Amino acid sequence: MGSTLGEFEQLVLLALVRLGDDAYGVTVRRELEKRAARSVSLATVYTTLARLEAKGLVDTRVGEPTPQRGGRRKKHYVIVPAGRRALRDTLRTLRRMTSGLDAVWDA
Amino acid sequence: MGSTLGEFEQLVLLALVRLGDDAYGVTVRRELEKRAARSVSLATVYTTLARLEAKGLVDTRVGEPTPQRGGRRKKHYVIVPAGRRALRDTLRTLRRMTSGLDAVWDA
DNA sequence: CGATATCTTCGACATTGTCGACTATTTGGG
DNA sequence: CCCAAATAGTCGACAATGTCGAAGATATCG
Repeated sequence: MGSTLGEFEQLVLLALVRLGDDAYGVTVRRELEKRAARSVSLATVYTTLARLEAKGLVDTRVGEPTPQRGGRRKKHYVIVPAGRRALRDTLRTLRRMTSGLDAVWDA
Repeated sequence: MGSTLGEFEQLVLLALVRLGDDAYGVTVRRELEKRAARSVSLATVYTTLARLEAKGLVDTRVGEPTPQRGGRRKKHYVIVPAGRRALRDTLRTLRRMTSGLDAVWDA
């Protein structure tokens, strides 16, 4: 089974973990721009989110309309166990490969 | 200037750092199988190595024939400053995204 | 030389990464 | 009511990465 996560998929999954409940397209993108200093279009975020869902790593639920000034309903995303596992494995591999190489991220 | 490294590119670059001088196709693959518990074909490793070179992230030098039982010459790879920088940035982003999320890799 | 052991390169195809443009919902005003 | 404005998501495409199996290059030893 192919359980490796792409570079961007990892970041999106991590954003979901950080955001908890309030995770949907716009917030995920914002989190990525702030914390990861990476600017991406919303379309890019949605595409990856859709693929993660197709792979069964995240779940979605369409929210109720909010009292704000109009706008379509939000589609919330949450990481599921399988997703958390995939993320854990990926990060674990990275840690194993970097352990003892402080020279890499110095300066 | 797209400076993001793919998931596998990161692992290969890290393998190069770990291997130092003795880094070439076969050893890189071995390092990946051992430390990263990831099995890949040699062709896969070479393809990525070639692309990293094309992007100017690694340098190569063809070695002299070794006294072993025959075989073609090895092509050694070494990460260059630009590569180290790209790797550092990528890992830094990951760290920023994971900081404070110990729950992710527990259990 | 020729068989055999080592390595690297080719040609292809599947996954991911990235968008710009377009569609769907909602709500406040006129 | 109906529509402009505000939000949020979906489509269709194309570039970059991930992955091989098969083929091509060199060496060394009898």
